[in-house]
Amino acid sequence: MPENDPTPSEQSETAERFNQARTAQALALLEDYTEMIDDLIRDHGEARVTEIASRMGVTHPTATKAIARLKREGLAVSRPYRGVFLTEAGTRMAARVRTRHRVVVDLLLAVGVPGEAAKLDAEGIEHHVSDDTLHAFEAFLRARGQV
Amino acid sequence: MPENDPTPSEQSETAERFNQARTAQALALLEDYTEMIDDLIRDHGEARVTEIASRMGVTHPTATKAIARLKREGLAVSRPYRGVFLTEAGTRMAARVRTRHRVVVDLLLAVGVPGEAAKLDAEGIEHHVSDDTLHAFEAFLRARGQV
DNA sequence: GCACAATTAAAGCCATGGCTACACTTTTGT
DNA sequence: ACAAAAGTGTAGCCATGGCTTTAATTGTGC
Repeated sequence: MPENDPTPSEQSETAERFNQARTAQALALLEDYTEMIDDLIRDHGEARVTEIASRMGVTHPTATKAIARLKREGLAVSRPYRGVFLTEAGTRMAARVRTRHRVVVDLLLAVGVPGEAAKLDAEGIEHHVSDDTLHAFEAFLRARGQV
Repeated sequence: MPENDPTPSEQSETAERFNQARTAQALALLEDYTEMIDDLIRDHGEARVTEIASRMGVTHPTATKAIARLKREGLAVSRPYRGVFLTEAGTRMAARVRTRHRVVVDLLLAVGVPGEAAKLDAEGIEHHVSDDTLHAFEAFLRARGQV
């Protein structure tokens, strides 16, 4: 990742949009794993590599690599042959992701998306929902809920 | 991409969701480029590598690589130092993507997302909108439009 | 308490999608 | 007409995120 000004500020609006989408995508993996680890700790008191891999639909080495990245980013800690745990930052990310996921699914349902499709599509959509959009979704749901 | 049964069918529902999101992501690049090329041909009568790169916010070798992939997939054709053109399949993909993009932006606006955020987020969201979800969005917009 | 099963780690391969650097066309301006 | 500028192509680097294979550790059953 080059540190040198990748957004020369006189970049086309279109290019900016694509760049933002790419940035969001780079974060998606971290978000998914932190949420998954948080889920597992809630359910089983611990998060083991094998279980993480199985739920993410990848092989263990792939999960191990992802966890290494989480550790590098200060989101998780782990000791060899022991479980994985989230740091404070990781926990905060998990909470944020969990909320956003729920709101996205609820919004899809509210506008008439069938339950199955809502669950499937939310997994990809959520990573591209900005704070502004999230707040709009929440406002929409509140308004709807009160009708 | 291994051809061998990556979906053993007794895979957890969660894993399936993530796998689907990953598949959608792999298609996103092709979709973005075909739409961009289609746009450029409409606007300028041709799509040149430099212009594609500039609008996508990448360097021209990156665009060249993407175009090579489009050609491999039978979506585009090009001759050295000449423009890029879409095949029949590419044109069809572009049309589908364009429609979906518009519907996603309209839906975001309809539920109260600010214009700027709608444009930005739609770029990432659209690739994860399945046909079922798209149809639901269209139905919602039709119902709204008639109020 | 020890052998075997299950889990985890490590190493190394592949494709993708970014990038820079450099070479070669094509276009343009005088 | 030709030199300079713009555009395009090619090669090769890097990180990511998949994978398989092999090795090491942990935990269990007898």
